[in-house]
Amino acid sequence: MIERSHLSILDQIDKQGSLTKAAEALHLTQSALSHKIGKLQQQIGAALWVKEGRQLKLTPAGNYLLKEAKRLLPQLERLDRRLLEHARGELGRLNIGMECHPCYQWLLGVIDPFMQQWPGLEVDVKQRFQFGGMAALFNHEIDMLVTPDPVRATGVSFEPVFAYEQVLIVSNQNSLATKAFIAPEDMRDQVLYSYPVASERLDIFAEFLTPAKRQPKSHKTLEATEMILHMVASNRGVATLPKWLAARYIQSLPICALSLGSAGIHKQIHLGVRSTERELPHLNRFIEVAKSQDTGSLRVD
Amino acid sequence: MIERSHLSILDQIDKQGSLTKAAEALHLTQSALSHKIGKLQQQIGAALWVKEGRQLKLTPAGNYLLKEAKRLLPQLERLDRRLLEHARGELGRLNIGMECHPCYQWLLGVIDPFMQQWPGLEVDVKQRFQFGGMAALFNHEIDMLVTPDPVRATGVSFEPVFAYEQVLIVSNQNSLATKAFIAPEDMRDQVLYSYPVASERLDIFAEFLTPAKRQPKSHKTLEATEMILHMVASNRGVATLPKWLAARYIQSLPICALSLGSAGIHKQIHLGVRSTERELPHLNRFIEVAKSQDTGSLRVD
DNA sequence: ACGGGTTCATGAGATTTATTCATGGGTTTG
DNA sequence: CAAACCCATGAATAAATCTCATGAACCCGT
Repeated sequence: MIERSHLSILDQIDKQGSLTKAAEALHLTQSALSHKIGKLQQQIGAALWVKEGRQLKLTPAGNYLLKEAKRLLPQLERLDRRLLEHARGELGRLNIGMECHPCYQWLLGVIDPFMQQWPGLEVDVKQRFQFGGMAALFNHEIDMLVTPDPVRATGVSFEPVFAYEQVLIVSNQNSLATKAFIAPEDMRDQVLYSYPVASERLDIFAEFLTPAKRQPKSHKTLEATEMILHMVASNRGVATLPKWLAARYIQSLPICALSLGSAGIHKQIHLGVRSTERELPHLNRFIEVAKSQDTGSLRVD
Repeated sequence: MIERSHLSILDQIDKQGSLTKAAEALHLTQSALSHKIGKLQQQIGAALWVKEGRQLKLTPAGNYLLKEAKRLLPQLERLDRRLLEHARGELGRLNIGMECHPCYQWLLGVIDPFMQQWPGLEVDVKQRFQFGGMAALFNHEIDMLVTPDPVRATGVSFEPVFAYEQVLIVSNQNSLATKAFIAPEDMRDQVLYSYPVASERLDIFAEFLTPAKRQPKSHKTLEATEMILHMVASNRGVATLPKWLAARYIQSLPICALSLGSAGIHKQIHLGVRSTERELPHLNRFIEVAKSQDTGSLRVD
């Protein structure tokens, strides 16, 4: 029976690099830890480490156990934290995950009214996932995934809540600024700025350039929306944004928004939850609020 | 720090219905368990149970912990088993999951040559998943998912390995038997037999009937392929099968296969693995073997 | 309403388990 | 080759966990 403490031992010996340092990190003497790992290996019936010089080196079995430890320990640590919240009398927590940058701006407008309607519920938003948003949903790392690219898989259910058009923003000085809409070949001479994600996950590639077998002159990435806008405004490149978000900046910056293709790229933000929890009142409510925001102040197109 | 033993306690008290019986199941005295839960609750700083009459009833915090226990314990139990396999010197294990019934017949033809090429590797096939195949993949319950409906999500990568046509099989007596292909409205008078899965997950609905807003006269489900074939052969209904699988039975049964629509429904079996493991040699090899089988003896169309 | 049967809680003592201390042997480094 | 570092081991000690004995609360049938 592998216990959590065993997983911690594997993890710490890996992190600290030696049994002695791991013992320290675990608030034990070197001797105590040595006894423990001796017993553990005896119990398992296999060596987890072999001595290589004066260090310990993992065996294949040990390697497997370490990998599982690194997967399971974060889940147990999260469990501790949530339990502490229960002890403190907090009513609950809604962990929201996002895989798309522009979703963030939209989400802010939804969270505020929701939190007012459901006081006492902690809301947290996470943006980085080691194994992707879907894995985070299945691992209970998050309770809801915000994404424009839902997947149809058993165990999760997605619901569209907000439709928007993804547009290209260009400087007013840019030669494209006067066009009615953008054609794929128009991108040939343009520098494209985007958030740092794989290009196959960017709609302008997946739905516009790649099918037409075109590419921009170059593709550069920046973390901050403000920086991207600055680059576009100074005509150093172009970028894509949701139309409603672009509208906020068009008033104050010398930029304009253009549809990609005559029809435009139309997307929908979806909210995904585990199917078993689809009917939970607070999740249900969140989805309702999100949908109602669709026709609210954010709709600027 | 929640330990595995704590999770087991939650789980057993739930399963056995009382502390006394749970103690027995855990090879402890009632007293020992009572002390343990007392200490656990003190440590957490919150009650997990309240006494209701002479039974224990879970508090919200307890309920949360139980839910997590039921999710995490199976993963830890699997860990124990795998470790035991390592101790026994087994070289490894490949756990394959399937969400589609007809995949099974195809998979059998792939596993045999693979096992010969990779002796010492245990191969196991699972077909039922509480939270779906994707969840099983993310939870490491399986290492590979066989499905005709891949999903594009970060953290997993799918690869097409086998293309087939999904056809309708009908009795030679059936009035449809002489048609060149089936139209959606032809199904109006037919009883459709299928495996027991939600109809939206059946291709004949998702890709053929539902888009045309048609329905069969009725839809009945059976577990066994043989039973379904028997029903079709005796002209009590119709069913869908992969064309290559239907071909095996057409010789011996009074049935024939017809395309659904003039173009037919074309599917591909995909193999999905966790992206981090895509390059593992045995997974890679399995995918290669699966692809090579595509043009092998199974291809009967 | 009362007693037998059941369930859980508690304190003290017994037992088991975990930890430390002291030490020794092996390995790397300069 | 000595100093520094790392891990293993056995005996002693400290700490934890468990059991026993007992009591209180509760349910149910008569």
